[in-house]
Amino acid sequence: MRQSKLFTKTRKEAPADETSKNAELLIRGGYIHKEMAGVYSYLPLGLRVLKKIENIIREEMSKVGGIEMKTSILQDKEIWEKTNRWDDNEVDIWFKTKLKNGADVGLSWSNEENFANILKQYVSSYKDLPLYLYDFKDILRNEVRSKSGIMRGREFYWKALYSFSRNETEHNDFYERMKVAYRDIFKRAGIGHATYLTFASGGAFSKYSHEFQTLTSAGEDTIYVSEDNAMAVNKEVMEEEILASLGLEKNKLVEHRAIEVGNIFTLGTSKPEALGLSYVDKNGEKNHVFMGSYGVGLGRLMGTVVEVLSDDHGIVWPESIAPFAVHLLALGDDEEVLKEANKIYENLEKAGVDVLFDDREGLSAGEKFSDADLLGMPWRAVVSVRSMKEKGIEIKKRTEEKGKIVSTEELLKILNEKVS
RNA sequence: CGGGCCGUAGUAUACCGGUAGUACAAGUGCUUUGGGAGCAUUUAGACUGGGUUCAAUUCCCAGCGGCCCGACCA
Repeated sequence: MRQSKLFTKTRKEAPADETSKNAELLIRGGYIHKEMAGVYSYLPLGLRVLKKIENIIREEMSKVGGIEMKTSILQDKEIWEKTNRWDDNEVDIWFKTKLKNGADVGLSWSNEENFANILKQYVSSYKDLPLYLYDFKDILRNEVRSKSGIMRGREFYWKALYSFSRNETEHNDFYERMKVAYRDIFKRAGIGHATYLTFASGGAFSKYSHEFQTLTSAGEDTIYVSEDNAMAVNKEVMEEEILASLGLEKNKLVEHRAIEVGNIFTLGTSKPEALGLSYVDKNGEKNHVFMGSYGVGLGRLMGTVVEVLSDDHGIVWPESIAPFAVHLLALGDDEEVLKEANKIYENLEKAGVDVLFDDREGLSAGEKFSDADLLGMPWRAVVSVRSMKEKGIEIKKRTEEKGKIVSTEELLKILNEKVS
């Protein structure tokens, strides 16, 4: 895409009402727009990142047998009353409203109830199970305090998968596979090195759960990391007997701040019992379905990547989720340079490369370089009088100081290797 | 939800009980073009409501909004 056609612009200064690094950089780069505290719109660049994250998650969910669907935002009060989660005293983050006829409806803050309720229509036999269903969805939560930019919003985009197994053994098997799938998601998103499987409390669902915690000072949680075991324990469950059961030694744990980028839960049979979701086994006996829940917030993941990987000059996107693979800059207004840059741009487009072409006129080299650093594409390709003298394109990795001159063919080879 | 800090233009600020000035940013034109260049020019502001007052952006009260700490957090 031509940058001159991109409607967003970069900003030199950070907005006054943001202090978190992720919001500052993403707003300065024109990735997101703040609507109000805890509510952000995703602009074209931001949406490209979100979509790439979405695709990584989709692929990983497919690998473990996940089936994608899309559930409604408006929630039926009756269903949530069955599990005692409609009452404001039980769940205080509901956004609630009324239909014209006066009926109460809620806006989705979670999904267990409606997934389980849908399944009642289609599951009756052991032959219908197991099922692993998920959706991507905007979730609304009336948080008393949103904070940290897109890390904790009142409206956010997430993926939730629910597993419906015939029994605990079958569930546990899937749960272990999801641990691997989640690890792969964070690895592919570029924060695998800083993300730890963390033993945590299970909230209202179960005694314990597993969180995927990424180390960052912007985090909300305190965890204790055991590098030897490549896992961690959340402060909330930091007790002697738990450490013993996990085989961890207290004196080898290191305290860190971290952000929960994913969370997996064993739910068990309580919701199916409340909602009447059961199946008949081989022996003709009725059993309740055994549930699990697996969530990832895509915006939070995006914000975490910014927090963890950015540097003093701006964002540093991993190739896997960068909005564009390469940022092509045309420097100066020399006609030959512009002609050459356009030609390269068209060739890259033709080759299917995601390229952002800074074809803006009247900007100094410094401005274009600074914008490229701020926007954070993995590769920068410069066409200028200088590069043309050397008969090539000057390419540089965002993470490296020095570039080199290559031909268009070589550039395509490098990018194709990365893109494919 | 408890606590703290804070609301003058996109940002940073100035003055002031007599209706607001500067810088940067942004727009336009020309010049420039390897790390946010120059000249000219334009646009843009007192969160809202009430009170006090001849007069409120300024003082008082309330509300709204923003950020942060804590609590909470499927």
